[in-house]
Amino acid sequence: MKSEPSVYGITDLERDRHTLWEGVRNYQARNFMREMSVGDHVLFYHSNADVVGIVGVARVRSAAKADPTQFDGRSEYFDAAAKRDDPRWSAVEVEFDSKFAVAVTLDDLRSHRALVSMMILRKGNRLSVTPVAAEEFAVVIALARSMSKK
DNA sequence: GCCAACGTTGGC
DNA sequence: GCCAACGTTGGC
Repeated sequence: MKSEPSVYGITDLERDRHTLWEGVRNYQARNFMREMSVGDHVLFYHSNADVVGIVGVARVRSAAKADPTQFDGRSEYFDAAAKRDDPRWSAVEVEFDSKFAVAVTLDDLRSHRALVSMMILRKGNRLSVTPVAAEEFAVVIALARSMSKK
């Protein structure tokens, strides 16, 4: 899951312990959230940042539910077309798991063959929520551990 | 249904 | 700030 650290970064999640991942307004990203299960691991990615890359791990705390901001006229995520009895947008709750001692940067990710098919590395990908294969997740965790030892 | 115009994302 | 690569909108 992507977020800009100036908006909501891994340290914000560490402080809050958990948060509702609201504001996703892309159907594909929404659908990926709807497929998530409680307990699923999440790689937390900083975009538009000084250091772009994966900075820690979170976990899914609740399955997808209606994103309340779609009904909130004062929210920047308000959607006049969303109906209470048929919500258009969903959000999962996410809880903090851990913060990497050293970020696994975009360059790091691109330099590993085992990760070439990661959606986040594909050209033109802009989705803020993308699935990660279990093997890819394991590689990223191993990378983070090996880097923190140097 | 097509597609141009427009807005957004996000790496650099 | 630039710009490629999208997704969305709306006229036709």
